[in-house]
Amino acid sequence: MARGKVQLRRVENPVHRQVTFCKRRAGLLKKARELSVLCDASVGIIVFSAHGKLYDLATTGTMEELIERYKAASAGEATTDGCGRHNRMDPKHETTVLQQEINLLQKGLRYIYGNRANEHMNVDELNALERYLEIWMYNTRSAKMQIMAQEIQALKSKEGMLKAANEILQEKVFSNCQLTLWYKLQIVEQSSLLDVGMVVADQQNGRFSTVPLVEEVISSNPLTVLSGYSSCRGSEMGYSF
Amino acid sequence: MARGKVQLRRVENPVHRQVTFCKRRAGLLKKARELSVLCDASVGIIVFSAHGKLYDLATTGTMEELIERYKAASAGEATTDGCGRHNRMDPKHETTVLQQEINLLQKGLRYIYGNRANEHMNVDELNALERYLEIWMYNTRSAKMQIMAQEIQALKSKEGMLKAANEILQEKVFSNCQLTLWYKLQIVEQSSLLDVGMVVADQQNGRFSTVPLVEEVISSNPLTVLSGYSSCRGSEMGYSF
DNA sequence: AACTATTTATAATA
DNA sequence: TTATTATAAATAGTT
Repeated sequence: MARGKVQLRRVENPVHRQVTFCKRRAGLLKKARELSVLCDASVGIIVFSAHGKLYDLATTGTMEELIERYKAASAGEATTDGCGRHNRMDPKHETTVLQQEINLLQKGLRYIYGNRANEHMNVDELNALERYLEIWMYNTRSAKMQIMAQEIQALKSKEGMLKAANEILQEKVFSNCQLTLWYKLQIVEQSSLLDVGMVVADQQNGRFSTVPLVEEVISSNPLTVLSGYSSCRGSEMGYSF
Repeated sequence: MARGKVQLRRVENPVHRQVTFCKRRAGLLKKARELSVLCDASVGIIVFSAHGKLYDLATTGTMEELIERYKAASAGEATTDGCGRHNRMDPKHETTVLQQEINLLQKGLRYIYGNRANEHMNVDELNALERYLEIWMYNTRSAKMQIMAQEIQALKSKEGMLKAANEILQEKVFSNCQLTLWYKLQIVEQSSLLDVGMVVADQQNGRFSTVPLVEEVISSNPLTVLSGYSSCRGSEMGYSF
Protein backbone atom coordinates (compact mmCIF):
# COMPACT_ATOMS: atom_id res chain seq x y z
CA MET A 1 0.00 0.00 0.00
CA ALA A 2 2.82 2.30 -0.41
CA ARG A 3 6.03 2.85 -2.27
CA GLY A 4 5.87 -0.39 -4.10
CA LYS A 5 3.19 -2.94 -4.68
CA VAL A 6 3.34 -5.84 -2.29
CA GLN A 7 3.52 -9.43 -3.46
CA LEU A 8 1.27 -11.81 -1.59
CA ARG A 9 4.01 -14.02 -0.35
CA ARG A 10 6.22 -14.26 2.66
CA VAL A 11 8.55 -11.30 3.09
CA GLU A 12 11.95 -12.89 2.83
CA ASN A 13 13.99 -10.21 4.54
CA PRO A 14 13.58 -10.96 8.26
CA VAL A 15 13.92 -7.33 9.25
CA HIS A 16 11.30 -6.21 6.80
CA ARG A 17 9.12 -9.11 7.80
CA GLN A 18 9.22 -8.19 11.45
CA VAL A 19 8.45 -4.55 10.72
CA THR A 20 5.63 -5.52 8.43
CA PHE A 21 4.29 -7.84 11.07
CA CYS A 22 4.19 -5.11 13.68
CA LYS A 23 2.57 -2.60 11.39
CA ARG A 24 0.02 -4.89 9.85
CA ARG A 25 -0.84 -6.50 13.13
CA ALA A 26 -1.60 -3.10 14.57
CA GLY A 27 -3.59 -2.28 11.47
CA LEU A 28 -5.54 -5.49 11.67
CA LEU A 29 -6.50 -4.94 15.28
CA LYS A 30 -7.48 -1.37 14.56
CA LYS A 31 -9.70 -2.51 11.71
CA ALA A 32 -11.28 -5.05 13.98
CA ARG A 33 -12.07 -2.44 16.60
CA GLU A 34 -13.52 -0.17 13.95
CA LEU A 35 -15.68 -2.92 12.54
CA SER A 36 -16.91 -3.71 16.00
CA VAL A 37 -17.82 -0.15 16.81
CA LEU A 38 -19.20 0.89 13.44
CA CYS A 39 -21.27 -2.18 12.84
CA ASP A 40 -22.12 -3.32 16.33
CA ALA A 41 -20.29 -6.58 15.91
CA SER A 42 -18.22 -8.77 18.21
CA VAL A 43 -14.75 -9.51 16.95
CA GLY A 44 -12.11 -11.79 18.37
CA ILE A 45 -8.65 -12.02 16.89
CA ILE A 46 -5.87 -14.43 17.73
CA VAL A 47 -2.46 -13.88 16.20
CA PHE A 48 0.57 -16.02 16.70
CA SER A 49 3.79 -14.55 15.43
CA ALA A 50 6.29 -16.80 13.72
CA HIS A 51 8.09 -16.78 17.06
CA GLY A 52 4.98 -18.17 18.68
CA LYS A 53 4.18 -15.03 20.57
CA LEU A 54 0.50 -14.47 21.11
CA TYR A 55 -1.41 -11.30 20.35
CA ASP A 56 -5.13 -11.19 20.81
CA LEU A 57 -8.11 -8.93 20.82
CA ALA A 58 -11.68 -9.31 21.96
CA THR A 59 -13.82 -6.31 21.18
CA THR A 60 -16.60 -7.43 23.49
CA GLY A 61 -16.17 -9.29 26.73
CA THR A 62 -13.31 -11.74 26.94
CA MET A 63 -11.74 -13.99 24.38
CA GLU A 64 -12.94 -16.98 26.37
CA GLU A 65 -16.51 -15.79 26.06
CA LEU A 66 -16.09 -15.32 22.34
CA ILE A 67 -14.58 -18.77 22.05
CA GLU A 68 -17.49 -20.31 23.92
CA ARG A 69 -19.90 -18.44 21.75
CA TYR A 70 -17.96 -19.54 18.70
CA LYS A 71 -18.10 -23.18 19.74
CA ALA A 72 -21.81 -22.98 20.37
CA ALA A 73 -22.45 -21.22 17.07
CA SER A 74 -20.24 -23.47 14.96
CA ALA A 75 -21.64 -26.58 16.61
CA GLY A 76 -25.18 -25.35 15.94
CA GLU A 77 -24.21 -24.58 12.40
CA ALA A 78 -22.87 -28.07 11.91
CA THR A 79 -26.04 -29.74 13.15
CA THR A 80 -28.55 -27.48 11.47
CA ASP A 81 -27.29 -27.08 7.96
CA GLY A 82 -24.69 -29.82 8.03
CA CYS A 83 -22.30 -27.95 5.82
CA GLY A 84 -18.68 -28.93 5.59
CA ARG A 85 -17.50 -28.41 9.13
CA HIS A 86 -14.80 -30.98 9.58
CA ASN A 87 -15.27 -33.56 12.30
CA ARG A 88 -13.83 -32.92 15.72
CA MET A 89 -10.38 -34.37 15.57
CA ASP A 90 -9.92 -36.88 18.29
CA PRO A 91 -7.10 -35.82 20.60
CA LYS A 92 -5.26 -39.08 20.19
CA HIS A 93 -4.90 -38.46 16.51
CA GLU A 94 -3.85 -34.94 17.25
CA THR A 95 -0.84 -36.10 19.23
CA THR A 96 0.04 -38.53 16.48
CA VAL A 97 0.00 -35.71 13.99
CA LEU A 98 2.14 -33.68 16.32
CA GLN A 99 4.64 -36.48 16.55
CA GLN A 100 4.73 -36.77 12.79
CA GLU A 101 5.43 -33.09 12.53
CA ILE A 102 8.32 -33.46 14.91
CA ASN A 103 9.67 -36.32 12.88
CA LEU A 104 9.50 -34.22 9.76
CA LEU A 105 11.31 -31.43 11.49
CA GLN A 106 13.96 -33.84 12.60
CA LYS A 107 14.45 -34.90 9.05
CA GLY A 108 14.65 -31.26 8.07
CA LEU A 109 17.22 -30.60 10.73
CA ARG A 110 19.35 -33.43 9.60
CA TYR A 111 19.16 -32.00 6.13
CA ILE A 112 20.13 -28.53 7.30
CA TYR A 113 23.01 -29.81 9.32
CA GLY A 114 24.08 -31.85 6.36
CA ASN A 115 24.29 -28.97 3.91
CA ARG A 116 23.83 -25.48 5.21
CA ALA A 117 22.44 -24.22 1.93
CA ASN A 118 18.89 -24.89 3.04
CA GLU A 119 17.17 -22.01 4.75
CA HIS A 120 13.60 -22.92 4.04
CA MET A 121 12.73 -23.54 7.63
CA ASN A 122 10.60 -20.96 9.34
CA VAL A 123 10.86 -19.88 12.92
CA ASP A 124 8.20 -22.25 14.16
CA GLU A 125 10.10 -25.12 12.70
CA LEU A 126 13.28 -23.84 14.27
CA ASN A 127 11.55 -23.63 17.62
CA ALA A 128 10.51 -27.21 17.28
CA LEU A 129 14.10 -27.96 16.42
CA GLU A 130 15.25 -26.32 19.61
CA ARG A 131 13.00 -28.62 21.53
CA TYR A 132 14.39 -31.49 19.64
CA LEU A 133 17.87 -30.27 20.41
CA GLU A 134 17.03 -30.36 24.07
CA ILE A 135 15.93 -33.95 23.86
CA TRP A 136 18.93 -34.87 21.84
CA MET A 137 21.31 -33.32 24.35
CA TYR A 138 19.42 -35.08 27.05
CA ASN A 139 19.93 -38.40 25.36
CA THR A 140 23.65 -37.91 25.02
CA ARG A 141 24.13 -36.67 28.52
CA SER A 142 21.85 -39.04 30.30
CA ALA A 143 23.94 -41.82 28.85
CA LYS A 144 26.98 -40.27 30.42
CA MET A 145 25.14 -39.66 33.64
CA GLN A 146 24.21 -43.30 33.83
CA ILE A 147 27.78 -44.32 33.22
CA MET A 148 29.07 -41.93 35.83
CA ALA A 149 26.46 -43.13 38.25
CA GLN A 150 27.56 -46.68 37.61
CA GLU A 151 31.14 -45.70 38.22
CA ILE A 152 30.17 -44.03 41.48
CA GLN A 153 28.30 -47.13 42.56
CA ALA A 154 31.21 -49.34 41.64
CA LEU A 155 33.64 -47.17 43.52
CA LYS A 156 31.38 -47.06 46.53
CA SER A 157 31.10 -50.82 46.73
CA LYS A 158 34.82 -51.06 46.17
CA GLU A 159 35.29 -48.64 49.01
CA GLY A 160 33.08 -50.74 51.26
CA MET A 161 35.05 -53.80 50.36
CA LEU A 162 38.37 -52.17 51.09
CA LYS A 163 37.05 -50.82 54.35
CA ALA A 164 35.98 -54.27 55.39
CA ALA A 165 39.33 -55.69 54.40
CA ASN A 166 41.04 -52.93 56.30
CA GLU A 167 39.04 -53.62 59.39
CA ILE A 168 39.87 -57.26 59.26
CA LEU A 169 43.53 -56.52 58.76
CA GLN A 170 43.55 -54.01 61.56
CA GLU A 171 41.94 -56.54 63.79
CA LYS A 172 44.67 -58.94 62.92
CA VAL A 173 47.41 -56.45 63.64
CA PHE A 174 45.94 -55.25 66.88
CA SER A 175 45.07 -58.67 68.05
CA ASN A 176 48.63 -59.63 67.28
CA CYS A 177 49.75 -57.00 69.72
CA GLN A 178 47.40 -58.03 72.42
CA LEU A 179 47.91 -61.72 72.34
CA THR A 180 50.85 -63.51 73.72
CA LEU A 181 53.66 -64.36 71.35
CA TRP A 182 52.62 -67.93 70.94
CA TYR A 183 48.97 -67.12 70.58
CA LYS A 184 49.66 -64.48 67.98
CA LEU A 185 51.75 -66.84 66.04
CA GLN A 186 49.00 -69.41 66.08
CA ILE A 187 46.53 -66.91 64.74
CA VAL A 188 48.79 -65.62 62.04
CA GLU A 189 49.76 -69.04 60.77
CA GLN A 190 46.34 -70.58 60.92
CA SER A 191 43.36 -68.39 60.29
CA SER A 192 44.74 -64.96 59.60
CA LEU A 193 46.62 -65.84 56.51
CA LEU A 194 43.61 -67.51 55.02
CA ASP A 195 41.37 -64.61 55.83
CA VAL A 196 43.77 -62.09 54.47
CA GLY A 197 44.28 -64.12 51.37
CA MET A 198 40.56 -64.16 50.82
CA VAL A 199 40.25 -60.45 51.29
CA VAL A 200 43.06 -59.77 48.89
CA ALA A 201 41.56 -62.05 46.35
CA ASP A 202 38.25 -60.27 46.66
CA GLN A 203 39.92 -56.99 46.29
CA GLN A 204 41.64 -58.02 43.12
CA ASN A 205 38.72 -59.79 41.57
CA GLY A 206 36.61 -56.79 42.32
CA ARG A 207 38.72 -54.48 40.19
CA PHE A 208 36.47 -52.41 37.95
CA SER A 209 37.11 -51.38 34.40
CA THR A 210 37.17 -47.61 34.34
CA VAL A 211 34.26 -47.23 31.93
CA PRO A 212 35.88 -46.01 28.72
CA LEU A 213 32.39 -45.65 27.23
CA VAL A 214 32.25 -42.05 28.34
CA GLU A 215 34.51 -40.98 25.53
CA GLU A 216 32.49 -42.89 22.98
CA VAL A 217 29.33 -41.14 24.01
CA ILE A 218 31.01 -37.78 23.73
CA SER A 219 32.36 -38.31 20.25
CA SER A 220 29.27 -39.91 18.77
CA ASN A 221 27.36 -37.97 16.15
CA PRO A 222 24.36 -36.18 17.66
CA LEU A 223 22.15 -37.02 14.76
CA THR A 224 22.80 -40.70 15.05
CA VAL A 225 22.08 -40.57 18.73
CA LEU A 226 19.00 -38.69 17.80
CA SER A 227 17.53 -41.44 15.74
CA GLY A 228 16.89 -43.43 18.85
CA TYR A 229 14.65 -40.74 20.23
CA SER A 230 11.28 -41.97 21.36
CA SER A 231 9.61 -39.18 23.25
CA CYS A 232 11.29 -40.03 26.51
CA ARG A 233 12.14 -37.41 29.06
CA GLY A 234 14.57 -37.32 31.92
CA SER A 235 12.12 -38.17 34.61
CA GLU A 236 11.19 -41.36 32.82
CA MET A 237 14.70 -42.74 32.76
CA GLY A 238 15.56 -42.63 36.39
CA TYR A 239 17.48 -39.41 36.10
CA SER A 240 15.54 -36.21 36.16
CA PHE A 241 17.12 -33.08 34.72
CA MET B 1 -11.82 5.82 4.09
CA ALA B 2 -13.35 7.44 1.24
CA ARG B 3 -15.65 10.20 0.30
CA GLY B 4 -15.97 11.42 3.80
CA LYS B 5 -14.08 10.90 6.96
CA VAL B 6 -15.53 8.19 9.13
CA GLN B 7 -16.56 8.79 12.72
CA LEU B 8 -15.60 6.09 15.13
CA ARG B 9 -19.05 5.27 16.29
CA ARG B 10 -21.91 3.04 15.31
CA VAL B 11 -23.36 3.69 11.88
CA GLU B 12 -26.94 4.61 12.61
CA ASN B 13 -28.47 3.96 9.23
CA PRO B 14 -29.13 0.19 9.24
CA VAL B 15 -28.62 -0.16 5.54
CA HIS B 16 -25.38 1.70 5.60
CA ARG B 17 -24.34 -0.29 8.64
CA GLN B 18 -25.00 -3.57 6.89
CA VAL B 19 -23.09 -2.48 3.82
CA THR B 20 -20.24 -1.26 5.91
CA PHE B 21 -20.25 -4.52 7.84
CA CYS B 22 -19.98 -6.59 4.70
CA LYS B 23 -17.22 -4.50 3.22
CA ARG B 24 -15.17 -4.08 6.34
CA ARG B 25 -15.58 -7.69 7.31
CA ALA B 26 -14.23 -8.73 3.93
CA GLY B 27 -11.43 -6.22 4.31
CA LEU B 28 -10.56 -7.47 7.77
CA LEU B 29 -10.34 -11.07 6.66
CA LYS B 30 -8.27 -10.08 3.67
CA LYS B 31 -5.90 -8.19 5.91
CA ALA B 32 -5.64 -11.19 8.17
CA ARG B 33 -4.77 -13.48 5.30
CA GLU B 34 -2.17 -11.04 4.07
CA LEU B 35 -0.62 -10.75 7.51
CA SER B 36 -0.46 -14.49 7.76
CA VAL B 37 1.18 -14.97 4.39
CA LEU B 38 3.50 -11.98 4.48
CA CYS B 39 4.72 -12.46 8.02
CA ASP B 40 4.50 -16.18 8.56
CA ALA B 41 1.93 -15.76 11.30
CA SER B 42 -1.13 -17.71 12.39
CA VAL B 43 -4.28 -15.66 12.55
CA GLY B 44 -7.71 -16.61 13.75
CA ILE B 45 -10.67 -14.28 13.53
CA ILE B 46 -14.14 -14.66 14.96
CA VAL B 47 -16.80 -12.17 14.00
CA PHE B 48 -20.36 -12.07 15.25
CA SER B 49 -22.63 -9.71 13.42
CA ALA B 50 -25.12 -7.65 15.40
CA HIS B 51 -27.67 -10.31 14.52
CA GLY B 52 -25.49 -13.06 15.90
CA LYS B 53 -24.32 -14.52 12.64
CA LEU B 54 -20.86 -16.05 12.80
CA TYR B 55 -18.03 -15.41 10.39
CA ASP B 56 -14.61 -16.88 11.04
CA LEU B 57 -11.20 -17.37 9.58
CA ALA B 58 -8.21 -19.48 10.51
CA THR B 59 -5.20 -18.86 8.32
CA THR B 60 -3.39 -21.98 9.50
CA GLY B 61 -5.06 -25.23 10.40
CA THR B 62 -8.46 -25.01 11.96
CA MET B 63 -10.01 -22.54 14.34
CA GLU B 64 -10.19 -25.29 16.95
CA GLU B 65 -6.43 -25.75 16.76
CA LEU B 66 -5.86 -22.05 17.08
CA ILE B 67 -8.17 -21.92 20.06
CA GLU B 68 -6.31 -24.76 21.75
CA ARG B 69 -3.04 -23.05 21.08
CA TYR B 70 -4.48 -19.83 22.39
CA LYS B 71 -5.59 -21.47 25.61
CA ALA B 72 -2.22 -23.08 26.10
CA ALA B 73 -0.38 -19.86 25.39
CA SER B 74 -2.52 -17.64 27.57
CA ALA B 75 -2.44 -20.21 30.35
CA GLY B 76 1.32 -20.43 30.11
CA GLU B 77 1.50 -16.66 30.31
CA ALA B 78 -0.70 -16.55 33.38
CA THR B 79 1.38 -18.98 35.41
CA THR B 80 4.90 -17.71 35.78
CA ASP B 81 6.39 -21.14 35.71
CA GLY B 82 4.98 -24.54 34.86
CA CYS B 83 7.55 -26.60 36.65
CA GLY B 84 5.41 -29.49 37.71
CA ARG B 85 5.56 -32.47 35.42
CA HIS B 86 2.07 -33.65 34.78
CA ASN B 87 1.18 -37.27 34.68
CA ARG B 88 0.22 -38.75 31.39
CA MET B 89 -3.42 -37.90 31.13
CA ASP B 90 -5.62 -37.66 28.12
CA PRO B 91 -3.77 -36.81 24.90
CA LYS B 92 -5.76 -33.63 24.51
CA HIS B 93 -4.35 -32.31 27.72
CA GLU B 94 -0.99 -33.60 26.71
CA THR B 95 -0.88 -31.44 23.63
CA THR B 96 -1.79 -28.45 25.73
CA VAL B 97 0.97 -29.23 28.16
CA LEU B 98 3.34 -29.70 25.27
CA GLN B 99 2.45 -26.32 23.92
CA GLN B 100 2.99 -24.81 27.34
CA GLU B 101 6.40 -26.37 27.49
CA ILE B 102 7.28 -24.81 24.19
CA ASN B 103 6.07 -21.47 25.43
CA LEU B 104 8.14 -21.78 28.55
CA LEU B 105 11.14 -22.61 26.48
CA GLN B 106 10.53 -19.61 24.29
CA LYS B 107 10.10 -17.42 27.32
CA GLY B 108 13.39 -18.68 28.60
CA LEU B 109 15.04 -17.99 25.31
CA ARG B 110 13.71 -14.47 25.24
CA TYR B 111 15.07 -14.06 28.72
CA ILE B 112 18.48 -15.32 27.74
CA TYR B 113 18.64 -13.14 24.74
CA GLY B 114 18.14 -10.07 26.89
CA ASN B 115 14.81 -8.95 25.51
CA ARG B 116 16.23 -7.77 22.25
CA ALA B 117 14.23 -4.94 20.77
CA ASN B 118 11.25 -6.17 18.78
CA GLU B 119 12.62 -9.69 19.04
CA HIS B 120 13.37 -9.63 15.37
CA MET B 121 15.66 -12.51 14.63
CA ASN B 122 17.03 -13.92 11.44
CA VAL B 123 18.07 -17.47 10.93
CA ASP B 124 21.63 -16.80 11.96
CA GLU B 125 20.46 -15.25 15.18
CA LEU B 126 18.25 -18.22 15.81
CA ASN B 127 21.19 -20.48 15.30
CA ALA B 128 23.00 -18.45 17.90
CA LEU B 129 20.00 -18.91 20.14
CA GLU B 130 20.18 -22.61 19.68
CA ARG B 131 23.77 -22.48 20.80
CA TYR B 132 22.66 -20.44 23.77
CA LEU B 133 20.10 -23.04 24.57
CA GLU B 134 22.73 -25.69 24.34
CA ILE B 135 24.98 -23.80 26.71
CA TRP B 136 22.14 -23.09 29.05
CA MET B 137 21.23 -26.73 29.32
CA TYR B 138 24.89 -27.48 29.62
CA ASN B 139 25.20 -25.17 32.60
CA THR B 140 22.49 -26.92 34.49
CA ARG B 141 23.83 -30.31 33.75
CA SER B 142 27.52 -29.57 33.98
CA ALA B 143 26.91 -28.48 37.55
CA LYS B 144 25.69 -31.98 38.24
CA MET B 145 28.50 -33.45 36.21
CA GLN B 146 31.04 -31.53 38.22
CA ILE B 147 29.55 -32.72 41.44
CA MET B 148 29.49 -36.27 40.25
CA ALA B 149 33.03 -35.93 38.98
CA GLN B 150 34.10 -34.60 42.36
CA GLU B 151 32.43 -37.51 44.02
CA ILE B 152 34.21 -39.89 41.72
CA GLN B 153 37.52 -38.20 42.41
CA ALA B 154 36.92 -38.28 46.15
CA LEU B 155 36.01 -41.93 46.03
CA LYS B 156 39.03 -42.71 43.93
CA SER B 157 41.42 -41.00 46.30
CA LYS B 158 39.65 -42.65 49.18
CA GLU B 159 40.12 -45.91 47.38
CA GLY B 160 43.80 -45.20 46.90
CA MET B 161 44.13 -44.39 50.56
CA LEU B 162 42.38 -47.53 51.65
CA LYS B 163 44.48 -49.55 49.28
CA ALA B 164 47.63 -48.09 50.72
CA ALA B 165 46.42 -48.76 54.23
CA ASN B 166 45.51 -52.24 53.19
CA GLU B 167 48.93 -52.84 51.74
CA ILE B 168 50.61 -51.65 54.87
CA LEU B 169 48.41 -53.79 57.01
CA GLN B 170 48.95 -56.78 54.81
CA GLU B 171 52.65 -56.20 55.00
CA LYS B 172 52.40 -56.20 58.75
CA VAL B 173 50.44 -59.38 58.82
CA PHE B 174 52.65 -61.17 56.34
CA SER B 175 55.81 -59.94 57.87
CA ASN B 176 54.48 -61.16 61.18
CA CYS B 177 54.35 -64.59 59.69
CA GLN B 178 57.78 -64.50 58.22
CA LEU B 179 59.65 -63.08 61.15
CA THR B 180 60.54 -64.97 64.26
CA LEU B 181 58.24 -64.62 67.18
CA TRP B 182 60.36 -62.13 68.97
CA TYR B 183 61.13 -60.08 65.87
CA LYS B 184 57.49 -59.95 64.93
CA LEU B 185 56.62 -58.77 68.36
CA GLN B 186 59.20 -55.99 68.15
CA ILE B 187 57.77 -54.74 64.90
CA VAL B 188 54.22 -54.84 66.07
CA GLU B 189 54.86 -53.09 69.30
CA GLN B 190 57.18 -50.42 67.95
CA SER B 191 56.56 -49.16 64.44
CA SER B 192 53.56 -51.03 63.20
CA LEU B 193 51.10 -49.73 65.68
CA LEU B 194 52.11 -46.19 64.95
CA ASP B 195 51.86 -46.68 61.22
CA VAL B 196 48.53 -48.35 61.44
CA GLY B 197 47.24 -45.70 63.76
CA MET B 198 48.21 -43.05 61.26
CA VAL B 199 46.58 -44.82 58.42
CA VAL B 200 43.40 -45.26 60.34
CA ALA B 201 43.40 -41.64 61.31
CA ASP B 202 43.84 -40.63 57.71
CA GLN B 203 41.06 -42.85 56.66
CA GLN B 204 38.66 -41.32 59.14
CA ASN B 205 39.69 -37.75 58.62
CA GLY B 206 39.40 -38.26 54.92
CA ARG B 207 35.74 -39.20 55.11
CA PHE B 208 33.83 -37.35 52.38
CA SER B 209 30.39 -35.92 52.58
CA THR B 210 28.26 -37.67 50.01
CA VAL B 211 27.50 -34.54 48.01
CA PRO B 212 23.77 -33.99 48.52
CA LEU B 213 23.99 -31.06 46.09
CA VAL B 214 23.14 -33.29 43.19
CA GLU B 215 19.49 -33.32 44.10
CA GLU B 216 19.40 -29.58 44.46
CA VAL B 217 20.75 -29.07 41.01
CA ILE B 218 18.23 -31.43 39.57
CA SER B 219 15.24 -29.76 41.10
CA SER B 220 16.30 -26.19 40.44
CA ASN B 221 14.44 -24.22 37.83
CA PRO B 222 16.37 -24.06 34.53
CA LEU B 223 15.62 -20.38 34.16
CA THR B 224 17.14 -19.48 37.48
CA VAL B 225 20.18 -21.53 36.77
CA LEU B 226 20.32 -19.69 33.52
CA SER B 227 21.00 -16.35 35.09
CA GLY B 228 24.38 -17.55 36.23
CA TYR B 229 25.52 -18.26 32.73
CA SER B 230 29.01 -17.12 31.91
CA SER B 231 29.92 -18.48 28.51
CA CYS B 232 31.70 -21.56 29.73
CA ARG B 233 31.68 -24.78 27.81
CA GLY B 234 32.21 -28.37 28.80
CA SER B 235 35.74 -28.62 27.54
CA GLU B 236 36.74 -25.71 29.74
CA MET B 237 35.55 -27.36 32.89
CA GLY B 238 37.47 -30.55 32.80
CA TYR B 239 34.63 -32.59 31.40
CA SER B 240 34.09 -32.48 27.69
CA PHE B 241 30.67 -33.21 26.34
C1' DA C 1 10.20 5.52 15.59
C1' DA C 2 9.12 9.07 12.05
C1' DC C 3 8.33 10.39 7.29
C1' DT C 4 5.94 10.15 2.74
C1' DA C 5 4.98 8.38 -1.78
C1' DT C 6 1.99 5.13 -3.05
C1' DT C 7 -1.11 1.53 -2.73
C1' DT C 8 -5.21 -0.14 -0.76
C1' DA C 9 -9.61 0.14 1.54
C1' DT C 10 -13.83 1.88 1.53
C1' DA C 11 -17.95 5.62 1.92
C1' DA C 12 -21.09 7.27 -0.84
C1' DT C 13 -23.61 6.10 -4.51
C1' DA C 14 -26.07 3.56 -7.92
C1' DT D 1 -24.68 -8.07 -2.47
C1' DT D 2 -21.86 -5.97 -6.22
C1' DA D 3 -19.70 -2.11 -9.08
C1' DT D 4 -17.86 2.52 -9.40
C1' DT D 5 -15.04 6.08 -7.90
C1' DA D 6 -13.40 9.85 -5.07
C1' DT D 7 -11.06 10.01 -1.08
C1' DA D 8 -9.35 8.43 3.49
C1' DA D 9 -6.33 5.20 5.54
C1' DA D 10 -2.68 1.99 5.61
C1' DT D 11 1.74 1.03 4.86
C1' DA D 12 6.56 -0.17 2.10
C1' DG D 13 10.60 1.78 1.65
C1' DT D 14 13.49 4.87 3.56
C1' DT D 15 15.92 7.81 7.07
